[in-house]
Amino acid sequence: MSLELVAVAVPVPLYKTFDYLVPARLRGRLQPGMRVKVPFGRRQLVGVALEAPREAGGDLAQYRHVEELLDEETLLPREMLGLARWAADYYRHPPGEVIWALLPGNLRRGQPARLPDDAGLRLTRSGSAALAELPSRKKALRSLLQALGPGPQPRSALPRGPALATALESGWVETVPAAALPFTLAETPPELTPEQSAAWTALQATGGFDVALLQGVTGSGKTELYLRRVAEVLERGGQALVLAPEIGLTPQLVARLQQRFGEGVAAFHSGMSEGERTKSWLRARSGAARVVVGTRSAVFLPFARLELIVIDEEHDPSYKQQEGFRYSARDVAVLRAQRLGIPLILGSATPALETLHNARTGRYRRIELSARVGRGAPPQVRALDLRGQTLQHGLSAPLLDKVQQHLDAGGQALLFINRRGYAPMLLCHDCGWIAPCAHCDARMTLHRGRRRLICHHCGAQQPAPSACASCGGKNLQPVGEGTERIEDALRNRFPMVRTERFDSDRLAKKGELEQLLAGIRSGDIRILVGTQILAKGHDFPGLSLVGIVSADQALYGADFRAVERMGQLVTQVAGRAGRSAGIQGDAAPPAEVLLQTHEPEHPALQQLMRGGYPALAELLLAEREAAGLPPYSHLALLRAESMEAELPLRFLAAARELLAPHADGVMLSDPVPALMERRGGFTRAQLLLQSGSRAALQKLLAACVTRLDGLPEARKVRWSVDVDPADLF
DNA sequence: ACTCGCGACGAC
DNA sequence: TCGTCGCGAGTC
Repeated sequence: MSLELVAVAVPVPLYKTFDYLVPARLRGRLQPGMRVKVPFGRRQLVGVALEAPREAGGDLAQYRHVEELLDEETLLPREMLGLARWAADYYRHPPGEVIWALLPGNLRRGQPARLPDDAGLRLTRSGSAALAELPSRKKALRSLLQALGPGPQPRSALPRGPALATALESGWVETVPAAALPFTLAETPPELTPEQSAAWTALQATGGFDVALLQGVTGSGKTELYLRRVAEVLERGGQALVLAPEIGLTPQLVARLQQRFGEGVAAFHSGMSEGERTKSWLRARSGAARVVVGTRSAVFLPFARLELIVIDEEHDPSYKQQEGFRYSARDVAVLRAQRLGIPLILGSATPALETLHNARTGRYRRIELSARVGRGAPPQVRALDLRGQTLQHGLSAPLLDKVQQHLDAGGQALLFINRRGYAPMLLCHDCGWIAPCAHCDARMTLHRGRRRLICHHCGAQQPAPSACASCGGKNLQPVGEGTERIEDALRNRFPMVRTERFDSDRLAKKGELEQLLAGIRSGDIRILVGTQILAKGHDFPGLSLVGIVSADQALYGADFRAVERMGQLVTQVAGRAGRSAGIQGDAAPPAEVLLQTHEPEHPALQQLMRGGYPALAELLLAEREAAGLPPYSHLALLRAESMEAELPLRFLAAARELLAPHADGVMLSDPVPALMERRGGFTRAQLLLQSGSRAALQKLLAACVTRLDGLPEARKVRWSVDVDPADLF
């Protein structure tokens, strides 16, 4: 009898799979997508069979045997194996680690993939017979059986009690899996506005693979369209995936979906315990979860019948993983939808330039929603020229006056500054020393509330000094501003009203955000100071003034996406403001958005103020085209870091030599130090690969990346490839 | 990643 | 001379 070999992905950072002999006892049972226990060197590892076993010939001495089969049925369906293979290829990441990224922790460790699914109950034949003969005094039992007469029901819809136990014992009632339960809407959907109706018609006009960019300002009612699209899918027994950029935004979406669809809505994100995540994973796979709301990693859930993907706030940078396996959940989703032949909805008020470009070239359909449901148009952004102005803790007199005006008129004010802490620098006024981070090329940020200096790049901390470390002088001055400082300044200036800060420091505790949001809605909180946390998800109907403390940093930022991000953030924050005059009745001040800047003539700001984000995007796309940057070219970044200063550049120089002969149609930059060369004790450098053709870039990476491991210079550096990098730091 | 083996140096 | 520390190689 001939022998069989099977290719197994094992969780090691190696760019290949390993072949194992299939022992006779497992013949015919081992399928692709099942987990196996295999010997690996001196260790035992859990791996995943990637292909069906194949006949083996020739010398088999090098192979060892699969030790144990851990699954009785396929854990990762064919579709997932294909997706993993594509991702490993495209992102140049070891296949075993990619497969690992698809599995929750419990399953990686080889635990059984079983989930009791008895969510539903059904009347059996003997149950129907029993019902007819049941004496009428057995009330509870009768009503239970009667309730099940029309068809299977979820347990939760039925009365609990001894009657159920009796019915199950007697075989009158049996359990059915959740996926077998019929779908019903738990609430009546609201009427659509005329504009929503038009968008709805456009959204539906499709079958099979289709990417729709649903571009609508905050409050334009995108979510309702998502819900209706999901409903369609659920009605025909399919499953839907809804991605949100952050953990913080999932509970709202889950609640909204549960309200509409009742049971069968699951969440999946890293804020959940491992057990909960495994449960959602298995429910997606069994079909028990009809809709899953999740963050980035949910794009790899093994749905049984996925028929729709929705990506909310598709422009958000958190969809790109910045560590290890650096995938973009948005791009993976597009590919997955394509392979499955299903529709994908990308929703955003401020789409990424890549997405806008795809819409322009016709790859995506663009569907616009411009009006805000029940609210006025979003206010226009106006510049507040800072030149010549005296600043108090970064705030100009005209801006403070505006805050006063809006408070007087009964409005609320939001001050946006995307920097935590009190001040980004602590300067000695006597000798010029600035408190540095010992591990990074960066300054420590002063957190006055905690009386500490904290490095925002590596997390290093120390107590805030009372004297200069260099000259011993006591004249230490905070320079620049963060949320804490703005909060302080506003509290001092407006002591009679409640001012609250919204950033990750202030909101570390669970439930705190909800409390503060309630305070905003009740009107108790009048001034909000915060970071981008305020830009996402929440609506503040009483908010009439938005002040952007500064956007200038982005204008001179070294990263080519800085201005795009600034435009998105400013637009998103601005969208929080402006109720319609009608809604809350009283004399609410008309909404205003003011942006403090030292360069009001900057073309990017001009565009943003004149035509909003769409106009800015036009300008930026033209700039990108002229500069040959994405989306008009494709990038990959080879990064290297090491504790020893010279090694990263030395490695990249060797890497460049190796790449250069194969670089057909790909431009290789010189190896250069990273923008922040030292970070967390590591010295970092990078090499940029750029090409007009994605295929050419892929071909080069495919030819070379695995061979980089073999370079002697690779020994002592940590290196990685970042395909489609989100930023160049 | 992990684990092993090999050669370098050090108190006994 | 027996230890462990640092590296290079190999993992079906």
